[in-house]
Amino acid sequence: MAVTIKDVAKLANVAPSTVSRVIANNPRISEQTKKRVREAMETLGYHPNFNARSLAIKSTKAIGLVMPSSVDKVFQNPFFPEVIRGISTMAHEREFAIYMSTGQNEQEIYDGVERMIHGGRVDGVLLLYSRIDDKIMTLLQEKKFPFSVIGKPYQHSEHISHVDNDNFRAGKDVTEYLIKLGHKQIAFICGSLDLVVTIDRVLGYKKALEDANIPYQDEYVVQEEFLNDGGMAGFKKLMTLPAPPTALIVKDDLLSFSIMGMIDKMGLSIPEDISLISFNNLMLSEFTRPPLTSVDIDIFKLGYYAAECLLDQLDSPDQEVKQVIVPHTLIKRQTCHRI
Amino acid sequence: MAVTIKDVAKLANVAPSTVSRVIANNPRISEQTKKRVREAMETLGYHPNFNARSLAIKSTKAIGLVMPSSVDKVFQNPFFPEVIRGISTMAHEREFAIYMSTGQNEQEIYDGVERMIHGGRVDGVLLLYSRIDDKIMTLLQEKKFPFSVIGKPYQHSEHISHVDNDNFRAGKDVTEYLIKLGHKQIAFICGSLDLVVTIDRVLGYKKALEDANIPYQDEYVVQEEFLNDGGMAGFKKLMTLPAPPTALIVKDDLLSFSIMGMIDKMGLSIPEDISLISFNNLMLSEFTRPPLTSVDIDIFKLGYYAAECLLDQLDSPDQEVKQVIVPHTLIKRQTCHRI
DNA sequence: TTGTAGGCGTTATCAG
DNA sequence: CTGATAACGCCTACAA
Repeated sequence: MAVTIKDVAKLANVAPSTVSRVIANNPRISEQTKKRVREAMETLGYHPNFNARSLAIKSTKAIGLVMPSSVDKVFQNPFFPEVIRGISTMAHEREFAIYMSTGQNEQEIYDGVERMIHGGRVDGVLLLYSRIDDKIMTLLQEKKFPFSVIGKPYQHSEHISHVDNDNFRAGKDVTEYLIKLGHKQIAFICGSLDLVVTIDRVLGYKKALEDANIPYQDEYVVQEEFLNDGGMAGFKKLMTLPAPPTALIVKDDLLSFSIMGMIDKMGLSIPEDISLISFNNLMLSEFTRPPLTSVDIDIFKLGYYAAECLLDQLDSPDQEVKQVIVPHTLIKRQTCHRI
Repeated sequence: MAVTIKDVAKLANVAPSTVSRVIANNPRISEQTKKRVREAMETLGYHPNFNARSLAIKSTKAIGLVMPSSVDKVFQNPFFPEVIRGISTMAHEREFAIYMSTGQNEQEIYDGVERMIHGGRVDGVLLLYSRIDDKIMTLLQEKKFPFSVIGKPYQHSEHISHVDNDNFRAGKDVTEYLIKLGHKQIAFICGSLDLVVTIDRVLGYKKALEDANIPYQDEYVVQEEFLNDGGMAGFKKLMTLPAPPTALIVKDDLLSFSIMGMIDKMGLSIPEDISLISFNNLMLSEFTRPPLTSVDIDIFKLGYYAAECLLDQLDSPDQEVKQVIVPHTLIKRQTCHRI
């Protein structure tokens, strides 16, 4: 049996409540007894029982992470490890632990979150994505359970704590950059249109085209899934349009890596035949040949500040929700070429 | 206030203990009352409180993950996301949650683990690495706290539950492969010699050389850290030995990616001037140019089975500890060349 | 400044 | 088959 507060109390010749106060560093305890109690804790190797404490004070000092469904795909993308790194750095600073529940599909994840919050496993939740009509976000709002979002909530974003890049701006920036290089046929290989990040970036893309008087063409915007389904087929279709794109904006570097492979196989070369720019600036992106031009969205900070927003919210629940925009930077390497 | 077992009891007109039995699906409760209670739970939206339950039964249905120090480095390496994917798949199958505590250095991590196990946050622990004289492993053994290791424990490995590749064999395999291609000057850029995986692989490397009557040379075995410190300097030193290596065995693909960059910068080309083989077979390894020859160590399974070993141990504590060897496969691509 | 007692939400033991 | 009742380890009034 583990050593409890009572054992310590007995050894130190005080009441359990006194020990409890020493743990909480209650100022109304004399330094003398504090010292005595601490010694007792030391010799006994006492460690407080989190479950008992959580039960009593209704707080766990842990936050829960919610990832988009299917761990499979999630962890293949370096985005998540990096964002978790940011989160866990902040969590550690504030002495919080991290809790993950996983599931293969939406429903399983939803159930996991429900157990997490109702079961009192965590004090708050971090949503690592933002999509349209997300059931989990609705749940959290209904239950008034503290949470923070990485990405911009689709609705009521002003009232929800979140951390995001300015994705409209980022989409506009990359497009303008390509336009400045002389490109007019610019395709956008984007992520799921459920995701707010996709929506924002495409909006920025359209705005940049509009500002430059370049007509927007539907065939130029293709979703990632569309590519995967047909293997190379989807991509080939894009590249054999009557007016094939001379430049590609790609959802993220990871996808770019495989697209670079496809382009290679088609006998085209980057950047002479086609320009390529994408998002995330993964560590590996500077090692590809040619090195990848990419938008650094500072994934680490996204996680770091999101955790901070959540923890601040837990500290002072009535305060206004915080929102943070993490700046992005265009890292020009060698996959974009003047036309 | 959340809805408790008592509220359910009241609504269903039974005693709290009966509700508890329904939750546990105790066979000695009539189907009738079970149904009634379940309806009550439904209408009230009841969810059991994990902390209370954990306190009562002294089990949390959660396992803790221990990663090597410095989250920084850890998460940059796709090994960890992938191993966590395996772990979380199994954890989910058995309805366990995952708990992570983090720290910037050894001591912080040690403290985190101590809180984790004494505080009753987790039922068992998974060590995601194995090194010589690891304090945390010692702690776990002393406290007789259930744990399982990914990698081979340095000592008493027969008595410790663990999952690993046959790393001696893997090191031998790659070396023999290069020897068969005619190489005699084979360098090994390995990880820290504290890590058991490194030790095993180097042993395999030496054995292969010995079997082929190729004298072992100390200068050919260089640790990764040695490279990083001097940037390219360390690598250049290796490549400008009186008898520079014609083939490189590299710790993992990630490191290979940057080494490929260095080789490129030095004006050498792969595999004509130098052959390269490494471990882990990351998803991206087939997209490099040339595609990387690599040993697939099946990281996912490493995690999956390690979690299984741990959970089995929790289910039946007195059983013999399990050990699993995950087979590896040499994936021949285009970075190795006959000399 | 410190001790006493009751409660946090469950489960388990023992009656009935 | 079901109902009291006492733990589990800690916290917090309230009392002293």
